[in-house]
Amino acid sequence: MPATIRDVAKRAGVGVATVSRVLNNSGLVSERARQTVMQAVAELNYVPNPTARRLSLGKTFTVAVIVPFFTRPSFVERLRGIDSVFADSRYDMIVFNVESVQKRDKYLAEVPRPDRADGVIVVTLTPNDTQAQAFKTSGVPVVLVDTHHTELPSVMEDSVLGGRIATGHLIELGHRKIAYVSDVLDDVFSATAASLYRFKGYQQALEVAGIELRDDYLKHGRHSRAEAHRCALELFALPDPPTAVFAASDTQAIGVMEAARDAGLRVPDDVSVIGYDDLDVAGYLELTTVRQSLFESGQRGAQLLLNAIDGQLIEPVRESIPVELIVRKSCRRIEDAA
Amino acid sequence: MPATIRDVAKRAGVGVATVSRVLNNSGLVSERARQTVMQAVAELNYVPNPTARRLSLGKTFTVAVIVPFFTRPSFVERLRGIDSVFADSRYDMIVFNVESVQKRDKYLAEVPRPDRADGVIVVTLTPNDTQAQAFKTSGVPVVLVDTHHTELPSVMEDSVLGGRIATGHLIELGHRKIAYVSDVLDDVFSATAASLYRFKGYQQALEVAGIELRDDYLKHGRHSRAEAHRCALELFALPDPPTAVFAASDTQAIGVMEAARDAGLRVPDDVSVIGYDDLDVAGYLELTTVRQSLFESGQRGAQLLLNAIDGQLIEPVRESIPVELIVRKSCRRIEDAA
DNA sequence: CTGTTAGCGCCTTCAA
DNA sequence: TTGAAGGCGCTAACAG
Repeated sequence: MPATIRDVAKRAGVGVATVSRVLNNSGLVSERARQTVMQAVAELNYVPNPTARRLSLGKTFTVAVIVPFFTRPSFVERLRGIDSVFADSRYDMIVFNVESVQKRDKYLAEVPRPDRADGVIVVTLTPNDTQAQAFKTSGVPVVLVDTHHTELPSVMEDSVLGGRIATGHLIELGHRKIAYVSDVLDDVFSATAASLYRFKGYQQALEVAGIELRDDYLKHGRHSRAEAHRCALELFALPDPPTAVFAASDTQAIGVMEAARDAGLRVPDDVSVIGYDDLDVAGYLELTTVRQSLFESGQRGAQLLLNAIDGQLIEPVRESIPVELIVRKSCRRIEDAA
Repeated sequence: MPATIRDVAKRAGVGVATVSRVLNNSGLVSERARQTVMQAVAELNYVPNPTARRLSLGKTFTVAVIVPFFTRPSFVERLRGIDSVFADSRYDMIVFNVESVQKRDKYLAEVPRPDRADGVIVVTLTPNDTQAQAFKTSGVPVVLVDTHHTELPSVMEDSVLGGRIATGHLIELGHRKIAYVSDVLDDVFSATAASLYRFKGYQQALEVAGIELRDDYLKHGRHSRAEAHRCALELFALPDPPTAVFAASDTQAIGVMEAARDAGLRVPDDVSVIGYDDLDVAGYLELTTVRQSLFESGQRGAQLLLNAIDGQLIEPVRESIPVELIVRKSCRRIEDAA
């Protein structure tokens, strides 16, 4: 239905090549020709057919983003960062939402093809070596966000540091019985690299302070308020319960606070809680947390990808985004009860 | 780099048409030919070039979703519903995130073109008559979600009913001084149809109960916790402050509760608060609210669009999704203080 | 049943 | 400077 380049050429009384040249600013065109063409373009309200361009140019002008549970606040914020970069580029962004292992493997295998996308961003999901290898031979650049692989470029918040900061804060406040509630660390989804790193930070902080790691203070469940709630309830029922809980995300921290309430414990008087992400509600809840630059990390990943598409780099650079402690009122100093 | 249909044809010792036929299950093909082709396809790991198919077929196999602030929880949930339908279809979904009036008009004008998308879903944004007309002549089906226009098919939760239910609940509890905090109702964004409908419901409920509408009980601001917080503070500072507040969304309700806290008011003892959406946190906050079937509404809109693409209907059907009152603890019965 | 061929709309040599 | 023509990879007549 829309006009084609031929219609424009005819109307302007020139060849299609000339039309193409003025539209793409390629080749030399006489001012007169340019005028006539622009005129015809305007009159016909002509816009080049994107599909035809793609086929002719051998590019898709599309980037793919593969992301698990794009429903979670933290992923949405990263997506927004990614989108902010592509929205002003000539690339369309198409999002592949992964909610099952099948979908994950399907997308990871089928999406990175030169005729499907010019580049792909994989969020949170950690590819295995075979997949990583396939990416490299596919010919389409892949950038990892919120996860990492030695063979691929990636950008990731410094979760080890974040875990250390959160735990360290609790220790400084005098806590020595500190529990950690997080996602399952060895899940089949390979979507918990960050939780694992935060756990490392937790371990490090404990070790530096000479505090022994206690298995009964480690609880894992699927990522949700409800599961964290369950984990925390178990913690509070322990004969020697923790005085503080570090949750791997704000969503989980809310579950922990809920459990505290159910157990008749006040936060922070009876138990301190620290989260991770600094979601919008965290402010209202007065939750102390670790803020990640979610938006920026997405943005940075997208820029890296754009560079790679332009042939800049294919090296597996690894970028780190800083984190920041946000102190509010969910943690309290305690006397050394040792 | 990937193999083409010609490579497959050559390897299988047949013509390209035959390959196309077996791949698309079109036309008759001998069992023997089919076998050989499948074999070659497997060996070459052949996948048809999507761009070439699109050009040849004159379809984009793409649907566009134009949505404002896809960062808001309620939009994300709707998107998930939409995605759930398209993920299992042969359509790629591309999301256009609108965060400015310019972007809104740009997308609304440029996206609904037959060579860009086979269908488009517009979420929340209300097109004006000119735009609606353009949609109809564009040749690409458009479905509205969470908004409405007489010329276009749409699916929308029954917000008038929701507003009536929320307000009615408060009235039943004995409240007569009920304020309404919402988005700006006449914003340039045309993204607040729902808030307006909820307001209508609010008015109706008041009228039925013989309660006079008070202008000083109506506060509007941009959609955010902070703005709602500001609005509520003004409300609580009134000489004759309301005993209950109906917020147009949970996010805004949280702002109201925050303001109550800052003003030294307890919820629900000193003031009742009711929200809208039933976000995940609402449970933790014990916020009474109106639940919308966000996911379902997105899903339904996507199905409608799929039907339209298949040439089913172009009529401006208007579908309504039910809403439900979720009673928790943020509202309390009061004695008639009249 | 099957191969050949003409487009789909655009970009880009190649001559002129 | 410019137009004609080939080609991107695939589908769909059209002949056989």
